[in-house]
Amino acid sequence: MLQVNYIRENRETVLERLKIKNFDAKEILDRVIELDDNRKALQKKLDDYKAESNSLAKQIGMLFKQGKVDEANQIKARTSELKTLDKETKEQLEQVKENLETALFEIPNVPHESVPAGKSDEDNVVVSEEGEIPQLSDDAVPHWDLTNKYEIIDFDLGSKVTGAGFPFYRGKGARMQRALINFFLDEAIDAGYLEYQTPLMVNEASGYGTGQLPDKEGQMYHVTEDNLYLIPTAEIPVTNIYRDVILKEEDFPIKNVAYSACFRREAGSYGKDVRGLNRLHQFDKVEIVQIQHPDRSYETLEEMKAHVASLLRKLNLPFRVLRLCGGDLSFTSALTFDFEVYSAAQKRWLEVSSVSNFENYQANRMKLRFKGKEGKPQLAHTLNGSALALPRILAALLENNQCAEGIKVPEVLQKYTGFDMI
RNA sequence: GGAGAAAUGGCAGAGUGGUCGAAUGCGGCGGUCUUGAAAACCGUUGAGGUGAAAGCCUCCGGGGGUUCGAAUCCCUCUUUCUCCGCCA
Repeated sequence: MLQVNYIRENRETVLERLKIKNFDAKEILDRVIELDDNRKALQKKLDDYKAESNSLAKQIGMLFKQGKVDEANQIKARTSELKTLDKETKEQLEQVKENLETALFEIPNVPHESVPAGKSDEDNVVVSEEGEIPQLSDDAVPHWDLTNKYEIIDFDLGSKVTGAGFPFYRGKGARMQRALINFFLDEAIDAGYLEYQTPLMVNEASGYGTGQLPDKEGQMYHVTEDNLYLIPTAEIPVTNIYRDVILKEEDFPIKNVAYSACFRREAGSYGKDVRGLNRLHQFDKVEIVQIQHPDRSYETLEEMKAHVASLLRKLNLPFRVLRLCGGDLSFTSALTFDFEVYSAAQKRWLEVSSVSNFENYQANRMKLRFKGKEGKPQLAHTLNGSALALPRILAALLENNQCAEGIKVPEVLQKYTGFDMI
């Protein structure tokens, strides 16, 4: 969330920039400032009551020691009065703080100045495109036919055992999954990332920490019995490692990578978007996360983009990079680049990675700070990106590499698969 | 799942219901000494709110209570450890 003082000092800028996200913040910003004024006043009142109580309590202690019981008892009358006032004020203060926090949770992150205006994904700006779009023969088929033909993914079996969007991978299909995961992890480790294996469920505090809660409540599987959420991305556990942590400046940059299964309810999705591997309820992803000094987070964003691009190049997939417009930018992000690969049989671009800088928006929620040699702790910047999400990569690999003899496995994966052809 | 013990500052570890944001040691930082370093010695060293500042206020796992006053007493939750049971 945004910091109240930042909102106070930059009200106009925040207002203007949030328009890029198509968010009319006028009313809520005013409400936040008013609630914060209220908070300060109540806090002051409460502190004064407490100061008086504290000093009276000391006096009473002294008087008892001196045996002046009557005098002590006289003062007690005032302290019991203060106690009531204290309690009332405290309750009011807590209510105001809660309202303030709720209001702050409703304000999305301020987009970076380079974010273009726009309403939907159609307004995203293509910033680069590379790789050759394969010319497939006329009998080329989409991946869901290929997976059937070669019996490497069973969608129907998934529906039977669990439900739509939970496929079974089998034989060379399962092997491909493992190969991709290991390839992505090894590449990240080579690039200096530290590998983590994390819990696949997180508690409510973690959900709030990275901002999935309360914004995306309905998109996560919720284990109500224990009030845990299945992670929609490893970003949540990996970033929340640093919740309530004060880092040292020399700890930067922190570079973590994690493979995890990801779970998404995808309520409201339909049609060709969900066909085959295009959208699943459970999928695999290797996620990179960096925690960085505020002065260097945009350099880091570039570095992460370069890492993702290098993976796609090595897999020999044609891809393009988009700068997300305000309307498509996520709630918590300041700047996001999407990577899309071309899926030649479906003849469409598929999103395979999203690389974002959250600046201090997540850090403020998580109280993720760092301390230099001098001065107060300040908020760090958090970034993350998929490197990469598996299903659509697999879809593109299958479609683009199909030929009469089968499906060619990219060279970089062969040492992981142990075969060069499906 | 059952029984017991514990939770204090970066770490270790004291703490009597009042003067405890908290002894002491280690670590960190600054200094003296030294050509430099080590050792020794001296000083300093948590976070947050408010305020121009001085100051005031909050925080000893979380929440609640008793009391004029709680790190200290009571309740509750969470976590950790030990023992028993069950189990991949």
